[in-house]
Amino acid sequence: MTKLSNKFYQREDVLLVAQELLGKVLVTKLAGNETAGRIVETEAYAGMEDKASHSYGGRRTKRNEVMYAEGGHAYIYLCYGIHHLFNVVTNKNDIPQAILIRALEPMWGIKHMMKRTGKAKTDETITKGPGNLSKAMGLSVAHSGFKLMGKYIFIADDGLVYPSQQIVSSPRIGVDYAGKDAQLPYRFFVKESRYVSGGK
DNA sequence: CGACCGATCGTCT
DNA sequence: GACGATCGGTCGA
Repeated sequence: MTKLSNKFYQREDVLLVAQELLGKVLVTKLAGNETAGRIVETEAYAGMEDKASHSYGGRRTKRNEVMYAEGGHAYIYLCYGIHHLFNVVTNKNDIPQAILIRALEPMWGIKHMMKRTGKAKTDETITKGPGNLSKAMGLSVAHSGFKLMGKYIFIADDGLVYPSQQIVSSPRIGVDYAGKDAQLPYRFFVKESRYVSGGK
């Protein structure tokens, strides 16, 4: 397993990076507990031009400030007052693009995931959906701005590559307010994974 | 199964 | 004062 480098995240094509993140392994080592899961669903948010993105029109606040940093940082924010959503910042400095990680297949540390989520059984809901996976991985807004190649949070490549016919795209979930941009096929997922959220 | 709804709070108007 | 890049429960068919 090799950690993805800055180069991986800082490329200019956020759609390409979102597709290539499928199959990679997200690892957290937080409060001494190590957990990992394989990424099976992502959504690209294409920056200032993208009405669904927090950085649409160059909007820049304390909350989304890290989107403007160089690729390779975590952007985590609170949604609906309850859920912490984990994003990967991409592209160069001052180009505010990010990729929302929407689903994982658990790989190890499942005991810790169950403890964090309070779930009694290990069905797929433990890491299905962006709010659920953040909880299982121990991620919260306290970790927004963390580097993705540090020792606490990173993404690694273990060599697995999904065949291209296994990778599908669709419009993004829950962005109806974005008008025409809500139709863009910026969501990518692994067709047959039972951990994928939302519709096919 | 699908539709609906409440929880809960930081951010922006 | 309104509204989410959500989730899980409930209700009815």
